Amino acid sequence: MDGKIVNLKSKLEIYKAMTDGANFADCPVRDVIHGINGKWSPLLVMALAEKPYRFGELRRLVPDISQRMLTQTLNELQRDGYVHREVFPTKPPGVEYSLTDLGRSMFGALHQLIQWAELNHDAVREARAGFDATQA
Amino acid sequence: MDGKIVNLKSKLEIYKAMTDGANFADCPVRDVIHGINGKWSPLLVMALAEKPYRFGELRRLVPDISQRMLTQTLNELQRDGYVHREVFPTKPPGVEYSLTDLGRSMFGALHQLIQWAELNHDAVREARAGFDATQA
DNA sequence: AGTGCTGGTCTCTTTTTGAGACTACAGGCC
DNA sequence: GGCCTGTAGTCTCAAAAAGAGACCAGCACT
Repeated sequence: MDGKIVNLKSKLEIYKAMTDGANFADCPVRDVIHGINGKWSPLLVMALAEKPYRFGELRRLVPDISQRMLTQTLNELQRDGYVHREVFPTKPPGVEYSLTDLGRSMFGALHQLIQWAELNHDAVREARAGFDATQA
Repeated sequence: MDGKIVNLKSKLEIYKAMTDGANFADCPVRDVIHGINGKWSPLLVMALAEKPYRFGELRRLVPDISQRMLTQTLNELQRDGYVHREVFPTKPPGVEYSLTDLGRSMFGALHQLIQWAELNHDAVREARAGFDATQA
């Protein structure tokens, strides 16, 4: 992560690599998007945007996530300030996860991409099929 | 990828896991977003949204990507129909990569997220700092 | 006393990624 | 001719990340 790192900034302006003085954290795209675009993050944010869920509920909602990755992804989302974690000292202690204001704000932007994905799912699948055909 | 797979569909409706009959490809979020949210994909799409670039230009633009991952990511973007690859039979053959209409359309949605990232970079960094402080 | 639920952690294996050498061809330079 | 550059990649091997599943403690129900 040291040495030559490129910065990509707003309005499509692309800055050339700097030989020094620049670092990863100065590039919002890489720094912020990386926290959002994990394999499971969008799915969990989407779920929590609907309503708060507990650990086990999320696990059942997304059956092919491992407990390990669920714990880890939720922890990352909490660290970045998107998710709030609250422990209820009930008999079997329950842990509820919910979106923070920052999380809801982020979801607003993410939602654009989700909607695009729904609308263009078929187009992407066609492109894939065509590509695979020419390669075979 | 077989067995119990959850479907997450539009408008925040969340479908429970189906024990059978459902597969990965039926969930636009997972199918489409996965192709976009790789580590390097957003960066490359962003670059190509500005103007077409050749292989070596992209490599210099994003110095910390390996040739291997650049080749692979461009190939995936091409497969999903976002990027067009054109070979010019010049003396040293050049290969130019550009966004397709589908790619530009997708970038429109992705751009929302990029803008959000820029606007809220500081908030996320603060959240992280606060979280790390409580953990230490 | 056994079973299930709560929210995790720990370890082991498989997959993905990264770093860097290697290919092949063409042109310029000395 | 011999050497270096640049073109766009591929190949191999090591490191990092993800997945699978065992295990834990505490409490409730039967």
